[in-house]
Amino acid sequence: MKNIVETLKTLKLKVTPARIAILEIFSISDKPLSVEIIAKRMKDKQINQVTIYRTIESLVSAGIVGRIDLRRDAIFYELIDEHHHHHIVCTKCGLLEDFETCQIEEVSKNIILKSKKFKMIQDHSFELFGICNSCSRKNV
Amino acid sequence: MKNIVETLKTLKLKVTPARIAILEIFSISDKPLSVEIIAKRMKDKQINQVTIYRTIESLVSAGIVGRIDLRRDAIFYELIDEHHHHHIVCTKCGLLEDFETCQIEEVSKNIILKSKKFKMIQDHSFELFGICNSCSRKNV
DNA sequence: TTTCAATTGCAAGTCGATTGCATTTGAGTT
DNA sequence: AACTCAAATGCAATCGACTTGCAATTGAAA
Ligand SMILES: [Mn+2]
Ligand SMILES: [Mn+2]
Ligand SMILES: [Zn+2]
Ligand SMILES: [Zn+2]
Repeated sequence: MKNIVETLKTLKLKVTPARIAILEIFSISDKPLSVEIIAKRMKDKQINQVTIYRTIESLVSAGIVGRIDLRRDAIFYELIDEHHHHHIVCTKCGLLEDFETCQIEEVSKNIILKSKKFKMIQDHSFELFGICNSCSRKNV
Repeated sequence: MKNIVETLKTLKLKVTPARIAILEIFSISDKPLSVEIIAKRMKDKQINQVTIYRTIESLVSAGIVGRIDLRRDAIFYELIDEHHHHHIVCTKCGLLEDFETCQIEEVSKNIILKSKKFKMIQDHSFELFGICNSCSRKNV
């Protein structure tokens, strides 16, 4: 994410303290974040939790933030990366790793060809779940 | 699903009215169901909603029911089919279509080879989201 | 039929997320 | 630089999917 203010202007979103703060937190992190985590990372800023929810919603609608179900206790969000990717999640401890090969182009092309009900796919979820090496060692 | 009672016995799960009723509803349906939908389909049975939650949990743990996030208002569940498959969901109306090509074998093999944190993948989510033909026609 | 862990129903609780409303503010207009 | 107003914000209340505690019931093994 180059310049946050410029990005917001390009998207025709008002440049507000909440949007700047949240986009800053996202751009520093290389991992998906929950609302709870974002709230904790607001140092001095002090932004209402409802505002965080609403701000994230606006960023998701604008198409620069993605929503991910990692099968944990809350929804996670991350900046939509130039490198399209997904995640492997440890179902014990939540450890994350990215992966980039999802072959969505071929798969969705194929599916659209066969489908009678859909002509267009906008989005997809694809996450892998397993036990990480560290957790595997723990319960032998 | 062949015989429900036999299935439960094989899984060493007690044969209870709730399990039978819920497995019956699942086996009749070709679509994922939410707890709310399942509750509505209980004709005369009258089973407490908490019991439905707990029963589904036991079936998920037993490995015969799968949990799916279709980005709707609740979690959906379906019998784990002999034909591994996923879904395309209309983000407007919720219309569903199945697809079977997900190439999980190749993809996960590749990922495990590269990964330093994971040696094993247990499960995956993969759902496609779009607008169905019917909804596309509606808002031109 | 005796036994007991598993299951169930009911009520209450949890908690992430949403909503209503009055106030403030970003940013375009004069 | 002041004016204007839709959008954004904070606070409190609320929603609603889901969970939990507990006493009563029941499936199934002995
Ligand atoms: Mn990521
Ligand atoms: Mn299905
Ligand atoms: Zn992908
Ligand atoms: Zn698959």
